[in-house]
Amino acid sequence: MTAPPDMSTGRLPIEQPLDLAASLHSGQAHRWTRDSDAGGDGNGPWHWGVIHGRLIKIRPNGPGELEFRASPSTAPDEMTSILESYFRLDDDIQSILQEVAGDPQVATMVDRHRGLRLLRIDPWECLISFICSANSNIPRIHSNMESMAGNLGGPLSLDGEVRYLFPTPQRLAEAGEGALRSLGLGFRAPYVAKTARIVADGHLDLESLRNMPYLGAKACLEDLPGVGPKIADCVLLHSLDKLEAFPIDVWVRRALAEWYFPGQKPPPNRVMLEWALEHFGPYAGYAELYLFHGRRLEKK
DNA sequence: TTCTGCCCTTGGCA
DNA sequence: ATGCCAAGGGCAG
Repeated sequence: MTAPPDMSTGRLPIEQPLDLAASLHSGQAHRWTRDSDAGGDGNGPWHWGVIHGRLIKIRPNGPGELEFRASPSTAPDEMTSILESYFRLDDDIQSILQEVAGDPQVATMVDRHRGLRLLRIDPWECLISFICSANSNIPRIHSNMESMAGNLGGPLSLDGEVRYLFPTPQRLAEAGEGALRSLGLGFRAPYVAKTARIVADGHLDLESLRNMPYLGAKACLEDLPGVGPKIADCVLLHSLDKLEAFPIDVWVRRALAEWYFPGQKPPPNRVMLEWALEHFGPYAGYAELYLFHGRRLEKK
């Protein structure tokens, strides 16, 4: 006889707009997959991910509720609070949307993608995923993340599916540049290995950045190999509650140049960032989420 | 200070 | 199929 599975199930009432598919597959997080079949009951497919050390699958259950299954099991209300944190249901989303919708471009995109939510990702996993994003593309980033997990993280199972924990800083540091190159990281391998060593040795406490001001936390991140202004902003926005962080990648740069600097030579990124913070305000990162991740969703 | 070329490979697309 | 090239930056010079 097999032992009973160690798992939790539950439902989470949602009183805010939350589009699971848009939020989980918009390029913020890099470890979510979704079932190819929609289940046939009108609730949409299950989305599978690993958060807070657990393999979880989640889907809408009607308009105002999420349904989830997770393993290993949690205390009765723990998974609820994990999900509320992950989807940032503690944000005052109405106030934030009202604020950023002061810009007409943003207002249009908020209107079209109201259920798109910023995620609160684990800082370590977030940091490595965005170091891997340099001069890369989303399918490849996903592949890199799954390769690291599958080779260096521990297994988790749920409903017959097996996924893997994202490796700890110690594990990635021990693996080293060579192993990471063999996993397909290319020139990013030494960045990941060195950053892992720094974090594993306790020279940077990522969680402590959550309580620091935006610029100070950004400076700490930029000290890491493979982390410049753009990737620092990604980590700050998507994992460390710095809602004013505004990552400027090539696509954001092109669009901002076209929309807000027509017929001009666009300013260098450092100046463009200052402009964005001034123009979009304290929730600039939320503005970017709707402008650009929403735009990507429309192209697919 | 600002700007250029290079870095590993993989996907995406003629 | 095959070849080309851009790809969600960072870094050194």
